[in-house]
Amino acid sequence: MSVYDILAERGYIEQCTHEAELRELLEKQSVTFYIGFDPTADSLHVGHYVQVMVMRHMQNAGHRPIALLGGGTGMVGDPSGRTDLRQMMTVDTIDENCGRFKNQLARFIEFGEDKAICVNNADWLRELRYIDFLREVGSQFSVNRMLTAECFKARLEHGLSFLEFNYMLMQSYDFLELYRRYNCQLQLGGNDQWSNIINGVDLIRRLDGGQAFGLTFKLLTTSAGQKMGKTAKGALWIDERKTTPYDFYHYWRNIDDSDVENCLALLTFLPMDEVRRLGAYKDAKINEAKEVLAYEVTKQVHGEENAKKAAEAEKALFSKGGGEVPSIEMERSGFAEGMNIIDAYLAAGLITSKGEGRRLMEQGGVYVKDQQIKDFTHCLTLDDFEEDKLILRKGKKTFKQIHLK
RNA sequence: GGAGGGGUUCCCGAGUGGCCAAAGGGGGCAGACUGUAAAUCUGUUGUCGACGACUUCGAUGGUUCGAAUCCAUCUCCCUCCA
Repeated sequence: MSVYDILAERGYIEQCTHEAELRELLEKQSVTFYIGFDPTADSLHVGHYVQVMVMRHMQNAGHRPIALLGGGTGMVGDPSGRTDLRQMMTVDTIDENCGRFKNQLARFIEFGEDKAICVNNADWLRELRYIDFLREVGSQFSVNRMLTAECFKARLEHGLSFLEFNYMLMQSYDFLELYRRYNCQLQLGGNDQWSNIINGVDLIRRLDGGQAFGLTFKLLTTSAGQKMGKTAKGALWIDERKTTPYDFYHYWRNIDDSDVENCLALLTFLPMDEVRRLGAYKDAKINEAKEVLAYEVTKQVHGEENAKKAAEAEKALFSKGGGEVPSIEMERSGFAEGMNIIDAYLAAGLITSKGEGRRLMEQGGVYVKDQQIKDFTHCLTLDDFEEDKLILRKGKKTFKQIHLK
């Protein structure tokens, strides 16, 4: 079974420039391909992770990945699919983010020698000379055609700066550069990258007469079409300092029924017949599939150790008892005289204001040791702690353990 | 450079002197129902020493008993003209 078929079967593929030719090429030889990551934040998130999964599938099949860090394109900002102007980032931030991306990618992709390459387009984009670039690359683009591109639609209504309008040229040029340097013949990306990709393919053909391919993948969305991986605190990050392994696990454990099969296919390496078997579960049984999903994805991202811990903590909580819950250290002295319960919730970070605490309590969402508390003046004392630990609960699913020091 | 329109709470968006801590929707949180799901329904959604007080409607000053609303200056954004 070729990689193309694997990717297709697992449901990654959305659009392809030349399906038959690409399929043949991938079967015949090792192909160098690239995926670009713009350093828009200080950590990758699950959206990027789908791309990483594809890279791994490709690498397993003997192809050579190039991870392209957007140290240059990040200075311009991709307007695709956005309705507002991206905030401009400083060069320092961009370089810092690139460094972090690189470290994270190295956890999933084996770099080195002929296996995989990591490059930064700052190396060539920042050096570009304006006139030269306009003459070589700019002349190949038709503004008329660019304006009709889907990716600018949203922006034409609200305004699009010339800076961002150029993004497409930058990315197309990247592809050309990689084609020339590494004989990179294929660019992969999320489906929102389609127009950026096909323009790169075109550019290679026009300037070098070369044959290049583009392939895009489904964006990770819920069955309702919403972007996935959004939590109240923002994106679902790969960096465990931004999203703890527990929260990460929790997200997948609580996912919508109808998204289970899709996520298993895209985010794990489980064989497809297994994926389909799990995805077919109905009613309460589908919870088993969600456990598998949460465990597998967490294992890939945070390691087996963390995945086990998260799974145990989750189980322990819902079947009563302790387990490993997000915890916080607090001074023993604070409780010596008793601490007001709302103050304690605030200190533990479960609420952001006392007003919120009051509402929470009025609506019956405050529990200490499984006892619902309805008294604003209730105090927690050292007697409430067992072995210096006490679990505060907010609603049904949010917990925080106080650890005395 | 000229003319016009606009910046309201987490987001979108009403409000054009007191009835405004500010409609409505989205999102969030909690409750009911469930399967730790979805959908649905209910409540809630500025802060605090809480039947009260304090701080919010781009910024700073001003008019007024009283300003998100009126005036001045500044600032940012958008549209059209050149």
